Amino acid sequence: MTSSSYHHGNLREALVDAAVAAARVRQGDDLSLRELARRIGVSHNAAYRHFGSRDELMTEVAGRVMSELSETITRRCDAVRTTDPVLRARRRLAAVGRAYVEFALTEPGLFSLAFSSLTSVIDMALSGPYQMLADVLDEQVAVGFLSPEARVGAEVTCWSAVHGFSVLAIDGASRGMTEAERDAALETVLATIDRSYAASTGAAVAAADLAEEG
Amino acid sequence: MTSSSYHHGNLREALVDAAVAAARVRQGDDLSLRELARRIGVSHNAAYRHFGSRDELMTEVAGRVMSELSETITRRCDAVRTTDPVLRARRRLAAVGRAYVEFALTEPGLFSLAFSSLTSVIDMALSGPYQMLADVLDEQVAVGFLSPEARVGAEVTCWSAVHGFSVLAIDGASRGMTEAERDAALETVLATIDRSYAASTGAAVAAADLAEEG
DNA sequence: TGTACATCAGTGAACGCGCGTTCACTGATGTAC
DNA sequence: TGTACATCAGTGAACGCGCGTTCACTGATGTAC
Repeated sequence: MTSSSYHHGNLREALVDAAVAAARVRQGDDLSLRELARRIGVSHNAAYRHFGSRDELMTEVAGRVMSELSETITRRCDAVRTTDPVLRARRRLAAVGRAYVEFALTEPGLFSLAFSSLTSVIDMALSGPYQMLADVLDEQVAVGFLSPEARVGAEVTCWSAVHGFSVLAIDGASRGMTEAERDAALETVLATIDRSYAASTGAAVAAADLAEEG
Repeated sequence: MTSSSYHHGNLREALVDAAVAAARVRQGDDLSLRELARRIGVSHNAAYRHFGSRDELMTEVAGRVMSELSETITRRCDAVRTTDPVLRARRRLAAVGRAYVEFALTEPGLFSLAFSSLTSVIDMALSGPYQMLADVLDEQVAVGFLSPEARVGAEVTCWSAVHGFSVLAIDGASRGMTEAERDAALETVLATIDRSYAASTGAAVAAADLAEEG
């Protein structure tokens, strides 16, 4: 926090922050180094003291967003208080899905940005949200809800479902839906998976089981 | 088909064709009017005799691609020859999913392009592939495999699953997977949905039921 | 404690790029008579 | 059948844009002595 106006002091952070802020507001249009510099009030080439190229900055931004997504999921997953182990495992999976979609829909700009960087997507596939999902699926097997056979490839199935749902909702394919309809559609997605996993072991399920906390 | 070199004769079509061809080859980079004109060997502003703007051309291109996707799905769906009505309805749904993903993965450039135009996405949501999907789901209800309750919102669920699978596969999140692994993952997605729908009415299913033709 | 100086983090100007779009034009086509 | 002329579909030059990146620079910082 220097008082000088010549040395910004924290430009690297400021650039990433500005990029996140800009992406939060307007989705799609890609951010330019020059625009970020303008927002911060610094010359348009100052960024090169901190990043080798525009891509390098964007990768860092994407990583930051992924962390945010990861936190959202963890928080929502941990918020499930159900004590019955089976019900708990089922609700935690639903919570992961809801958190993913919630993040995508409340922050479409950030969500798109995170998935526009290949590196970031791969990072995610190897850690963070993806690991969270895997853990919850393991839990479902451990409590005897999901069969070991059906567990194979379940990460991809679940991730595909919520990711596809998010992308379609953001891109407008689900246009004409009210928020309530969209929520209902998401619950259908989650219930479809839950019912399938229950069937993998023959577990009995009731329609209202997945409700936020019942 | 005039012999003149001054009048192209079919520039509108040629532009759309060139755009499709270019998108087929290289995904992501967006096509410019100037590049398309160069490919055709026409001056860079000639396009304005046929399209009001670049966007207008791109919308037409996206529409063309959607038709192609639609045809692929119809073909694969009609190729299901099973006579048993329940098995047939189940396999037709799986065929729709496979066709969708197959198109996305063999033509990632076209697939991305089609979904980059909002208009095109909405068009699709109202007709073509989406209608196909709805018909097959109705068929599943008609033969007593899918329950009317579970039918509600099923389009969105199925579409989310295959769309998400495609996007993740293209963007590289499923990197490190061989083609065989990817195919297996897709079959897991399809089997998960099938098992869920079976459970909605209590229908019995066997693991190999969805195989291409068994 | 005070000063010389290396280093770090900014600046402003410039380069070259490709783009979408507009303009006044011109060559070819085809229709009216 | 031949010719005048409107119309259509191309052309080439130009405009203005914002971009990423590089360059030689300069102001501020902090360390060695």
